[in-house]
This record gives sequence, C-alpha cells and structure tokens, in this order.
Amino acid sequence: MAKVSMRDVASRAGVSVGTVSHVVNGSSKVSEATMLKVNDAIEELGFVRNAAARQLRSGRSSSLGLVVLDASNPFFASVAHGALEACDVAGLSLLLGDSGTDEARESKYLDLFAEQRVNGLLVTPSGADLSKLESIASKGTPVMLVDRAPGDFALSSVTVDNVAGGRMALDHLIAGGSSAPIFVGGPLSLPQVADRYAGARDRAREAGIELPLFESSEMTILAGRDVGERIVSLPEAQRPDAVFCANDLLAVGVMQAVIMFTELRIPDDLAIIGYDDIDYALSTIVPLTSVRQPAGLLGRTAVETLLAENESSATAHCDQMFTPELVIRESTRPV
Amino acid sequence: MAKVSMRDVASRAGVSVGTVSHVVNGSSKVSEATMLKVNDAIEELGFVRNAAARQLRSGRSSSLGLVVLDASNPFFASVAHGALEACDVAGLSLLLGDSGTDEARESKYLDLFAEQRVNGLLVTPSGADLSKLESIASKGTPVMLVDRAPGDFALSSVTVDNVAGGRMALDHLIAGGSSAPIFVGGPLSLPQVADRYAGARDRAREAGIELPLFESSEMTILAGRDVGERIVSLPEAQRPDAVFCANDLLAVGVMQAVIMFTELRIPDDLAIIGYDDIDYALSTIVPLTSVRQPAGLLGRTAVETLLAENESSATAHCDQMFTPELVIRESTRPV
DNA sequence: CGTCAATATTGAAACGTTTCAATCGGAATG
DNA sequence: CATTCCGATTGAAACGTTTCAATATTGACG
Repeated sequence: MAKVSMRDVASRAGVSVGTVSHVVNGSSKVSEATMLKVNDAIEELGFVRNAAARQLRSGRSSSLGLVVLDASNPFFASVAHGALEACDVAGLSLLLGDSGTDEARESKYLDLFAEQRVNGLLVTPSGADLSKLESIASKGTPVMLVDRAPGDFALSSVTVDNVAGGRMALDHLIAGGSSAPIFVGGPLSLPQVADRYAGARDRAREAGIELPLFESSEMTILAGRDVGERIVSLPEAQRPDAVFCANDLLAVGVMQAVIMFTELRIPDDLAIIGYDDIDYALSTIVPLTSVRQPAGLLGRTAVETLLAENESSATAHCDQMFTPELVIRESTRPV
Repeated sequence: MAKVSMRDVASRAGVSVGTVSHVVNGSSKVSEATMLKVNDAIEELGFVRNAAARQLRSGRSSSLGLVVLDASNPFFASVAHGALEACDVAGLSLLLGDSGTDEARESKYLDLFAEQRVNGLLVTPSGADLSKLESIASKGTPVMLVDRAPGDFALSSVTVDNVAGGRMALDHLIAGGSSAPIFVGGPLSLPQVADRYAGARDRAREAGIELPLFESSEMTILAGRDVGERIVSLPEAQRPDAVFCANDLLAVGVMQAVIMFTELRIPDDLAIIGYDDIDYALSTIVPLTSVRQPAGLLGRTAVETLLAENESSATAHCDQMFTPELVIRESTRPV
C-alpha cells in the first residue's frame, strides 16, 4: 500500500512541499532543474495525489453526479455514455445514480452526492415535485434536468422537442401520400408521448385529416404487438395506411403483427415510422424509418452546459431543446 | 451556498465539535438531550457533512470505481445497474468509467480513480496485459475483473461459465433431435466466443456429430443476417437443422434472413438458439430460446465480493464463476 | 561591486473532519 | 464526607493538500 504524500516527495527531492504542489499543478513557475528532481521523486516513490485533500483545501470538487431513471435502459445508458465523454475532456469523474423512478431513492442519491460536494447534478427526476432540486440549485450546486422540462421550477434543462418530432413524423407520412395515418403510443400521462401526439395531430389537421389514437399500455415491443393485432383486425375500410409509433419498440411490435398476420406489404400497403432511432431500428426486418433522439448528445450537452453555467456563475436558467432528426429507411414510402 | 461546518453546528448547539461528530456518526455514547440539541442545530443550519474532509481524516473512502468497455451497451448497462444496487445497500457511491475498449482510456480512468482513493475497482479490461491492474491490487486497492478471467494474473474475478453455456445450448439442441447443428459467432479471438464454441463442440462430439463453425465478423444483428444468408443459400443436403449463435443479436439476424429468404419453419425445419437472453429475445418474431447470462447479478456480485474481500483483507484471490441458465422458448424444438 | 528587479522557492496557515487521551460531573460506594 | 468509577463531553492533533505572503536566488545593469 503506497501511502506517499507530497511531504515524502518533497524531502526526497530536497525541496519544499509548496514546490511539489506547484510542479504537480503547474500553478507557478518552477525551474527546469527542480521540476526534474521532483518528477523523478514522484516516479520513484509512486506518488498519487489525494483528491480528498485537494478538494478539501481548494473547495473545488472534481466530480459530477448523474441520476437516471434506469441505468439498464439503453436510452439512459447512452445519456450516461455522452455525459462521460464530456466529463472526460473536462477531467471530471462521474458519479452514477439509479433512482428506478423511485423518488425516495432519487432523494437518497441527491443527499449522497451533496456530501461529495459534486460540482453539479444531472437529473431525470422521477416525480412532479422538483422543489428539492430547486432548493439544491439555489444553494449553489448547478442542477440540470435531463430529458425533462422544468415547468414552473427555476431549473435549467436539456430536452428534445417532442412536439416538433411528432410534426416531423406526420409531415413525412403525408408527403409520402398517406391520407389515413394513426398514432400508437401511451400512456398519454407521459409528457413525452403526449407532446409527440400533439405535434403529430396538429400537422395532420393542417392537412385536413384526423389522427386517431391507439393508446398502448406501455412502450414495449409486446405492447406494440398487441396494438398491431388490433390494427390488422380492423375492417378493411377503416384500415390505416400509415402508423406513427411513439417509440421504436412499439413500431417493431406493430411490424411483427403485420408480418405475422397479414400479407400487407410495408411500406406499400402500410407505412410505419418509429421514434428514438435505437440501434435495433435499422436491424428490423424492414428497416425502420424513425425520428432520432440524440441521447448521447443530450448527456454530453447537459454536462457542457452545466460546466459553462458554473464558469460564468450565471444565475439565469437555460432551457436547451434539441430538434430531433428524421431518419428515412424502407418502412415508409419515399416522398 | 450553505457553507456550514461542524464548528458552526457545535457553537449553535453549545457543544464541542467532537460531540457533533459523535452524534453524526453514532461513534460514541451521547446523551439524549445533547443529541436532540445537535440534531436541531443541524436541521436549522442545513449542515451536510463533507465527504472530502471525512475521507481525508479517516483514510476511508466511500466510493467504488467501475470501468466498462462500453457504457451504452445493454449488457454493461445491466452490469452497472447491478453494481449500483449493491453499492446502494453498502452506502457507497459508484464512479463510472467507459474505456471504449481503448487501453489508454482505461488507464486514464484507473489513474483518476486512484486519485479518488476508491475503495475498490471493478474492471472489464480492454487488453491482454493486466499487469497495471495487478500492480494496483498489490498496492492495496482491491480489483475485481468483471466478465473476464484473470489468466495468469493475480486478480480476483467474476465471470459466467462460457464453456458450460455452450455445452448447455448443444445439449438442448441434441435433445430436441438435432443431428446437424452449426455454430455462428466471432471473431474467435474473443475469449467469450471461443469458450462457448469449445463447450458446444465438445458436447456435439460426445453425440458423435461435428459442429461446423460459421464465423462472423462481429456480434451484431447485421453480421448475423450476413451469416444467415450464407446458411440459407447452402445446398439442401448441407443445410443445418439447428443454429447456435454466440449471442442473441446474431440469432436475431439469422432469424431475419431465414424468414425473409426461405419458407423454412422455425423451429420445425431450423431451430435457433441465442446467448445472453437480452430483453429483445422474447420479442423476436419467433420468441428466442437463449442461454441467459446474469448481467445484473454479475455487477452486484462483483461489488459484494470485493467488499467482502476488503473486509477480511484476505490476500487470496477469488474467482467466482456463474453458471448460465437455459431459457427455452419457441425457436427450438421441445425435448 | 552594489543595487534592483525579476524569478524561484519556502513556510505556515488554513480546509472540515475523526479520533483519542484527558477531563468533568455525578452517582454509588466505603 | 472522601473516594472510586463510569459515562458523557471536550480539546487538540492529525490527515494531505493549496495558497499566498515572505524570503532567497539570480542576472542585468550602472
């Protein structure tokens, strides 16, 4: 066990502790010669700086906290991945928390991270009440909401524009000639789903068509397959010519039902468009057109914005909204 | 910004700093009355203990480091999830690192975590040379390899028995009546793939049959589809009656090729079995039989073992190997 | 050779805890 | 009333840095 402190390095190199600190941090001019001596001593002794001590003395911490709803969900995994990239270039460590959409656990992580005096907090909150986060932010720890709008709370956020995404999807379907599209997604209590539907319905109305809602119980492949079975069993006159699904998993489920139970051709008889553009989207039987959400970018931007806010110690809150991007593949008709 | 220290709490409560510490940590008997006073003061002032200071003084850290190959990969996301659960019960924080299978980045995280004086390190190493990890471990920081055997290096590990998993898969195929199975997977330089193949081939030989290898370039759906196309274009006499894929993504790809290009029925004409049992496995068109790897358990066990080793400060290294589990669905013939 | 400025180096005081020997105040005992 | 003992409390010394005013060293210049 190496318990080597700057004191040891200093005495080995024949200089003072202050000088060692300067060498290690480049905080002040040090002559070529002493620098060499000190670096040699560090090498020989295997000195490793003590983050706790430096943080205590300097007051600056070198870590960020990230609390997600479910670390094993690919979307959040990508968010974490992106956040990590940004931390990397800033030389920061990332503390990970997983609330499992449980407010108590979320709160526990918040407390834990407060003790660590993290430089900032990235949180996808579980509940509707963000007052604890607000109070943390007002005490000086920058807080950034991820994939969640702040509503009335005074917090910064990084989100993706779900209304625009919904509109985008319908735009594409209509341009491809669809005159009887439907929307699949749910529950509508999820703000993300509600917004996507709202955007899509608006665009449909502009074209003078309705956008019937086929609500799903959750956002999984199986739920999508259930809805798909409902769709294919409709009388032919009521059958849609296009389906917009609130995420890719639903779209995959719908596609499976269509292929298993009908002879309908995709996209000729029925176009399908998903949302998220997960990795599996381009690997479905008929490659899936999808509205891409930049999960990694979300994480990276959250970190960068937080750091920038920290820098400028601006008190103003900043809401950053990304515009999703349409990725056209073979499950929809070309325009 | 609340900068409240124990000193502030102490003076507010009219006691000494030491007493506050005892109240906060329950480290020594404190009378009911003072305890109340102190807790009141803490509440009023909004005191939060400073992890850096306590770590510096006590020498004990309260965090673990986890370095994975790719944080956005669902397998590692689950590992992280499991590790987090175990940290949770132990009251530890988890620092996350993502090497992207780059040894330099891995090394950078190792250094970063060394500065943080983490209580232990969980690592899925990128390269073959584990001497840096070995040296870290010998300096006193417990290191646990995750999903990777230590080979000749003196390190503890938590893995899943890939040989047994491969054997298990073939066992099931043969029991279902297969007489001409093949193996799909690659590159064989991945120890995981090589072991699965070895186990499967052994079992096949015991039954007096060969297990031809269809090597894939990587372990993705697309690579699987490529191999699938090769398989379906074989002359009928050479066509296998069962396919064992080194992971589920490959299996999905093979399945897609079979459904797209042939009239073969799964499992009657061709059985397919995958590996990992990812969430999507039960959502494929024909639900996929798979050899389940307990990713979450892997992470959780890694943390628990590491903590236990830490406790006992045992110098002996411990290799823990899980046995995978066969999950039978409709893509294989029942026995 | 003396002086001055510039540049390198030093020393010591924090930072907020934990920890432990020392002290205090009572209650119980003789 | 003096003593002993015991639990509750205190005070101060670390822990390993950073930081900054103060000092030492150097080189250039007159």
